[in-house]
Formats: sequence, C-alpha cells, structure tokens
Amino acid sequence: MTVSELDEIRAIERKWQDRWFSDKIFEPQSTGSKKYFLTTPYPYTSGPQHIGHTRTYNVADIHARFMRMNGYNVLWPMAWHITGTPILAISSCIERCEGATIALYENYVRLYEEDESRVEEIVNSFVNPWNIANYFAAKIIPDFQKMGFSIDWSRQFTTGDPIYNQFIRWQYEKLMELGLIVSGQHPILYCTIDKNAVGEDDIAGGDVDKISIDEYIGIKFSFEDGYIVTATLRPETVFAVTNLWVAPSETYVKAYVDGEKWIISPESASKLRYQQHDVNIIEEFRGSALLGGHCVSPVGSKIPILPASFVDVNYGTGIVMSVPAHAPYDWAALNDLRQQRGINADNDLIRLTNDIEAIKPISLIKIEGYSDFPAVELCERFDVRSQRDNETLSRITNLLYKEEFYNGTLKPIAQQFEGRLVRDVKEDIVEFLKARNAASTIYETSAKGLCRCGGSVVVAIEPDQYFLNYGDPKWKAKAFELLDQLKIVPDAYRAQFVQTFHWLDKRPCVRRRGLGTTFPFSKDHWIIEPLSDSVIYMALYTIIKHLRECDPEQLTPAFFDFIFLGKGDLTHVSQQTGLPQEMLRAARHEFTYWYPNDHRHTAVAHISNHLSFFLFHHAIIFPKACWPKIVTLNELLIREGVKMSKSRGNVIPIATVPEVYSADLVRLCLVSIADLNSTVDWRENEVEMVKKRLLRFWHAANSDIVSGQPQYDKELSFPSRWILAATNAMVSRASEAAHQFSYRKYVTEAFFEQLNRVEEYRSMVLDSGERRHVLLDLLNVWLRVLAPVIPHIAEELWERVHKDGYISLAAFPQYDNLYAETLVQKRFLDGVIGDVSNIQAAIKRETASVFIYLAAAWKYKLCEVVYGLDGRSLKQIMARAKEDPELRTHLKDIARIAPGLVKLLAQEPAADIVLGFEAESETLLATKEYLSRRFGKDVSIFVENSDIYDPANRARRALPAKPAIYVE
RNA sequence: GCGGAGGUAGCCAAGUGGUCAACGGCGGUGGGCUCAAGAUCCACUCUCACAGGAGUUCGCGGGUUCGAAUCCCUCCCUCCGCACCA
Repeated sequence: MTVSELDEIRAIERKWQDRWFSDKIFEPQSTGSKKYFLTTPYPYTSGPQHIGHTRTYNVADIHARFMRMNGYNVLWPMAWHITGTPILAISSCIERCEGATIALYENYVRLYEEDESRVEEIVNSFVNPWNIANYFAAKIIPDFQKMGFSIDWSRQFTTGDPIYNQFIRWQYEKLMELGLIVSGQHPILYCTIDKNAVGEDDIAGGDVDKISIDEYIGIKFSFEDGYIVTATLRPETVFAVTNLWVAPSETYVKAYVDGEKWIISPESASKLRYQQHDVNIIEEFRGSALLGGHCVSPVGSKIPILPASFVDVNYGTGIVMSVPAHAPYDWAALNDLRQQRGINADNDLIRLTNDIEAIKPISLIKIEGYSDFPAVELCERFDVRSQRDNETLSRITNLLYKEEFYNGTLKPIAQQFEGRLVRDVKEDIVEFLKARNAASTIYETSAKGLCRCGGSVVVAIEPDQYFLNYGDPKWKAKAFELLDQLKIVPDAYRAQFVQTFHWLDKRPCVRRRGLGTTFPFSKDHWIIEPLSDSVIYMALYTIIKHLRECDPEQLTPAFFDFIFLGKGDLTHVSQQTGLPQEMLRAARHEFTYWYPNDHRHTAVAHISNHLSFFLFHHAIIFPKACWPKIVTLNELLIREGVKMSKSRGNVIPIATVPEVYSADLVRLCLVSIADLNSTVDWRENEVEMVKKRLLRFWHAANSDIVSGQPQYDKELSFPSRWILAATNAMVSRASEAAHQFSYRKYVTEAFFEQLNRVEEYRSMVLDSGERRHVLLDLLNVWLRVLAPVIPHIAEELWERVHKDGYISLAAFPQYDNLYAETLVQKRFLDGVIGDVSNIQAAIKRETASVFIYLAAAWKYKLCEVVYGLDGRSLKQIMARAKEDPELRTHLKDIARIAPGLVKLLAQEPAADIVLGFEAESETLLATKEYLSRRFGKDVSIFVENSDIYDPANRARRALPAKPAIYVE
C-alpha cells in the first residue's frame, strides 16, 4: 500500500471521468416515468472553485447517483452566475494594477495554465470583466469533472447570455403585473468620486471591515433665526438633554438646508447634499463662537452650548446633544470641564462657569440594577478619568445603550411616553419630533471607508430605487403555503425559514451598474442585481437546449408564458414569435416533464436570502404543481479548525485535488467527517486515516477479484451466511440513510463498518473456495452501494469483476432477510468472545486452554418458561417449575440460577437473546478454530453434564445465551 | 435583545427513554512485526476490583420515571442569523 496504489487510483479516476463524459451518460432525455430534477447553486465565476464549495456539490452528486441507481431519471444541470459587481470590482483592480489582486489572480490562473507567459496574458485580459466570467466558467467544468460529478453539461448558460436576459425580463414582467415591484427612496453607500453606488467589493478592505449604514436622527434645537442640529442614535434622550457639545476649535457653518437655517459642520453639510437635501452655505465660523449661547430643545428646555474635545466634526452633524445621566461620554466631558475650571483660567471657561455649575444630570430611563444616573455610575465603576479614555468609554457606552434599549423604561419626564420600553417607544418619539418639525433622518456610514478609486464612501439617498415587495401580504401568504408543503432536511432549519419569511420586506432589486439584465421598467440604466435574478433559473435548464437556435428577440414574454405557464395558443404563439410549433411543443413538454425542481441542495448560508427568494418567486410565479419539493442544506467547511479564506491562504482549490488527494478520497472524506448540519473540519490527519482505509479496501477488493471463485456448490457455513446476511442488513440501513440524506451514516454503514465486518469474516474463514466465492459474491452487492460515494473505484472494480455496463447506471441492490438468524448467532458469539477476553484480561496469567460449556437442555426450557411469565419473582418461577415434570427434578439449581437468568432476559429485545441450544451449539462448533486462533489457545466446547472435563466446576454456571467459561 | 443551533471522556465526535461506561476517529500506553524507523496488526486508555464484578459519569442545579446523556424547569457558556452582501 504505497504511493503507487494512490497513483493507480488517480489514473483510474481520469479514465472513468473521460468515459462518462464522452458517453454522455449523465445527460438524460425527457422520457421515463420516474424523474428527479436536482439543482445546486450555479457557481459565481469570479475565481476557481475550492473544496468548501465542493462539499455542497458532493452531497448533491452522491444523492443524484443514489437516485439514478434507484431507477430515477436524474437531471442535475449546471450553469454560471456572472451577474453583479464583484467581477467588475476585480476588473477595475486589475486595470488599476493593484498588486495584491493581480498576484491572487495570477495564482488562480496558474492552477490551470502551465505556460507562465500565458498566465500574464490571461490576467491582463481580465481588465474586461467578461473575460473573468468566461475564463473561470470554462475552468470550473474540468474542476467539477475532476470530482466525478454526474452533471449534465449540455444545459449550460450564463446569467449574462441574451437568452437569460430575455428570461429574466419575463420574470420581472410577471412581478410587475402582480404589483410586486415598488419604487421609493433608499439609502446606499456611494463613492464621491465615481458618483456611483459601491458594494463591499468596491471598498478598500470592505470584505473584512464591513461598512453598514446607520440611521441617525437629526434633532433641531432652536437657535437665533434657525436651528442647531445634532445627530443621535438615541432620539428618546431628547427629554434629558442638559447641554450641547461643540468642538471649539473646529469650523462650523450656517447653511440653508431645505430652506431652513441649520448650524452644522461643513463636512456634514456636504454629506447632506448626497441625501437629497438642498444645502447652501451662508457663513462659516469657529465652534467657540457658539459657546455660552443658549438654544431651546424640541421639548422646550433652555440648553447651554459647551465645548468638548471628543466631538468629531466628521461624524453626524459635528454637534452632540449631551445626556450626562445616560451617556458616559457626556458625563466624562462635563467632569473635565468642572475640573479644568480655575486651574487653567481660560476665558471661555470662566464665561461658562455659571452654565457648567448649573448642569444637573436628568434621569430619564429606568433600568433594573442601576441607579438613576447609570452613566455616572459606570464612569465611577470603570474609573473613567476623562473624555479621552476612549476605549473604556466606548465599551461602557455600548453596554449601557444596549441595556437601556432592551430593558429600559421611560420615566415621567418623558411626558406622554412615560412607562414604555425604549425599544418600543423609539419610533414613536421620532414620529413625534418629526411632526413638530424637530427631527430629520440623517444617514451615516458605520465606519470611515475609502472606495478603491480613492473617493470617500458616504451615504447617498437613491430617490428612485426599485424594490421587490416581499412584504406584500398576498405574496407572503403564497410563500408560506409553499413552505408548509416543502420538505426541509435537516428539518431543524425550518424555523429559520419561517423567521426569514416573516421579516422579509421591501428589498432593492436593481443597481446602477454591474453585469446582468437591464431592468425593463425605467428609462434610467438599472441592472437587476444578483440575488434577484437567480431565483427561478432552474426552469430555464429544462428548455435551454431548445432555445440555442433562436434569435433571443423571439423569446418574448408570450413565449415564456406559453412554455412555463401553458398560457396562450400554440399557433398564435408560434406566429407571434416566429418559432416553429414543434419547437414550442417540445420545449413545453420538456418543461412539464422536468418541473418541479424536486430537490435543491445548497448551503445554510443561503436560507435568509437566496433560498427564501427562490421559494417566494416560485410561489407567486408558478402554479402549485411546479413548486419545489425538497430543500436540503449543509453547513460550511473549515480547515484545521479555522475558516478557509483568501487572506489566510489556506484554500484548497479543486484543481489540486487529483494531485494532492484523489477524487474518491475527497468525496469520501467530505461526507464521512460530519453530518450535513455540522461543520466539516478538513484535517489532514483525518484525511490520512480515510486514505488508509480506502487503500485497504482497494487492495482487498482487488485480491478478492483475482482469487474469486464464481461457483461454489456446497452448503455455506455459519460465517459465510453471517457475512451475507450482515451485508444485506447493511444495504437496508444504507438505503434508509440515503433516503434521509444522512450520508455520513451511509458511509459509516456501507464503507467503514462493512470494511471491518468483511475483515472479521476473512479471519473467521481462512482461505478456502467458500471464502473466495462469498467475497466475490458480496462484492457484487457492496460495490453498488459504494458507487454513489466512490464512483471511480466502484466503476473500475465493477469492470474488473466483468460486469457489463457502467455501475453508475446499474441498479441499487435489493435486500432480503436471507440468513437473518445468523445476525443473532453472531451477537451470541461476540458475547462469548467478550466474556473470554474479560476473563483472560482479569487473570493476567499465561493460559493454554479455553473451555466453553453450553447450558444443559433443561435450562433452555426454563428460559422459555421464565420468558412467558408475567412477573419474574423467584417465587413465581419456582411455582411454575414445580408444575413441569422435567424442571421439577432441577429445583435446587433453578433457585441458584434464576436471578442470573432474569437479569439476562431483562435485556431487550429478549427474544433475540436466546437462540436455543441448537443454534448456539452450531455457532460455537462452526467457529471453534476461529476462536482458537483469536484467543491463541486451544478451545474445547462441552455441553453441561456430568461426563466432562470441568475441574473448576464452572459448567453449572452456564446459562442460555451465556455459556460458562473456564480457562487454564 | 429576538430567533436558531449546540455544550458528551485528553481532543474531534456519534448517540435523543431501557442491549449505554456510552459507535467511530485522533492522541496516549503496552505488545506483535522489523537491525531500526515508518507503515501495519493486536490489546488497553473514568475509578476500584481482578474469573466474566462494582461504583461514579454526558455544561450546573432541580424535577418526571421502575429506569434519563436522552423528557420537563432554572441558570451558565459557545456558535450562527437579524437584510440589500454573493
């Protein structure tokens, strides 16, 4: 068992992959009564596939193969997703000659290209995003083939194809007709230089430090002829404001904002312009000019304006409202002012003394376990010295905000909002303030970000965004109806679907740029975004072959209505589209044959988006008969305990699988390491273990084939009958596991445990014609059970045992109860072996002989009697024994052994414990030599009676199912 | 905070009312093989017994039951999702 055997397996894998592909054995026709239409996500073609993606496809392939062998006409097609901005972002990185991206893509391309000069050339070509999409789409095909996936390659398309665009336009026509597309304004991340929306991929480091949009409330404090505007995440605290904070040395502006005079920072002014506000600056001044002034809060309080160093003019409006009772920063800043007073006799401070002196924290929110002034309390507890203790302050700020938000209730000072939970009342207070023209929504990025082009990332309001209205009641109701009849495996994920379905609401479905389909309902240039154009494409697989010859212009909404919904009249549609009637008829037939999508398998990460959209769209666009039936899910894959990621450099691309591992090895590992609902941790030492087992199987199977004897006329011995029965039982358990998608259990049963059993059988029956025959016979069944998991090896061995045709297309073995009683016999034997081992281990002496004493016949009779009794007290047993003429002669012994017997029979199911004398005796006699070898001692088998060698007087302890043992 | 999943021997991990001291693997110990190492094979790997026995275990603490890792309750801890990101 060496490298050369693994090399041989690798060569075999290539051989069968080529044959499957050239014989097109996985390209089903739309005929046959049992069909199974399986889909998995089409890969996003921004780079090579790795072993993490492969987990999903691997499960799908194993199931596809299992179903195929169970007589289903299985369709598992594949296409390519290129829609969206990531590919665009990569292109522009390469165009700008960004070293890291170029190096990454050169490494990707090197996986497939030997010629180094080609590598550079190809990467250079990636300045055109289509080249990225096409290059990787083309390379993922051989990647998948290297894994042995039984994909139908004849139905490929990309989401950028004109045919696809027409299909998606039809989908959106339907949604528009149903009134499910709405428009409105929407905040987005936006680059100030590109003048365009930015996604995660466009932001420098955006994949690591994600930037989100925070919704602040701008609160207007009346001041002179206008307002000082502060920005806050906690509008409810407006009732407890004691003062405002400004940065005295920074510049502020007075500006007309939508016709009102606002005092804010200039940075804020320019950001507001992106948020659909009309902003004109009137004058600039230093923050210190505001100090000592007083403004009036929306709830009528007179509020002084004071200086604080923690104020950042880049954040919000650059002016902060101070709530010292509930905001640690504010309390700390207030303390700083008080302590500086008198020490550094700054003019400003002296001027402000009275104001500072007068400030008392105002208690607004009541929370369990805190005083009236939790911010004060926390500052003291965490020993905050000044407003510059940034780390501590932000930590306790988060802590307190969370606590107050979820568990805090408002005090009487909150007037009509008294007594309500902060989390419930927040929105109402915003409404209240807005109604008095005292508040305005201001969006801010959660962190500073730079676009890859160098521009700042800000929040802009898109005034005319289109949304899919998942919140529409009729849509939601349909979706729930679909969900109710959908099988989900593992079913534990159902709750996540339910939750997602509940909170799904309006969702933007178009973007200003990216690859994809143009949105048909706007004069502006909009592209339907990736998660919105990838939800019903499974339908396209069914008919794509018929569309290749068409002019995409012919694929009108009427065409798709006819094919998918059966709407319209054949002749009419034919005339309208110019498409031949037979083509329309064939496509319609193919769609109705394959749809619905019986089974979709994907990763759990898709539940809250793709899968839910998939179900929503199917529910509303297609009739019930076309609704998907089963969704199965798997968790993700990590490597040596950590996530795989580009930045860690620990990704295993599929392209390297054939040289580093082997397809069948990876396939076996991926399902054996973990169940669907837990993470696979790809650890080399586990892989190594699986590799050894696989090679051992390969080695043994080959030698069984070489030495195999097709014919054997004599009666089979107990061990042979047992291994055949055990194999039968294995087929049954494996089949059941597969139907439940428990493929870990499947390989445990069908590979690992079966391998152990077969090895045990080998040691039970030394080389003989019988064994050679049985092993060959067994292989015929076993290989077919293994074929879904390790198809290459199974296919090769199948050929070597001279079976006709592909094992991939062979019938999954049937199973029956032949020799089932031997399974109980084997359990009995294992019990005896266990007992002998126990005793040997206990006495720690060299021994030469083992004596096994089967119980006397009357004990078996007693056993039946006891088994039939309702109660099993000694008294009852003795009473019954007295009635029996034979047992009556053994009363003394019965009294002695009855407790042990009762205990034995307490094991469930009792009927399987006691085989009867004949069977026990046959089992031991048939395996006597094996036992002798196994113990390394002479083994003698006796039946309990007076004429036997029994120096320690052990035989009398013998019970049915539990012979007595003596070693010497 | 809400919703979901989960906490099992040194580690990973199966097991959801009785055949469970608890599958399997890794690691560890001893032994066979070998000049030796690796590979491989066998045994052991909670505690105590040392003739097949007993005791204590499955996050903590309670409860239901003849019987609980498994069912119920309180608590502690970990992970995932909470949207416009594919």
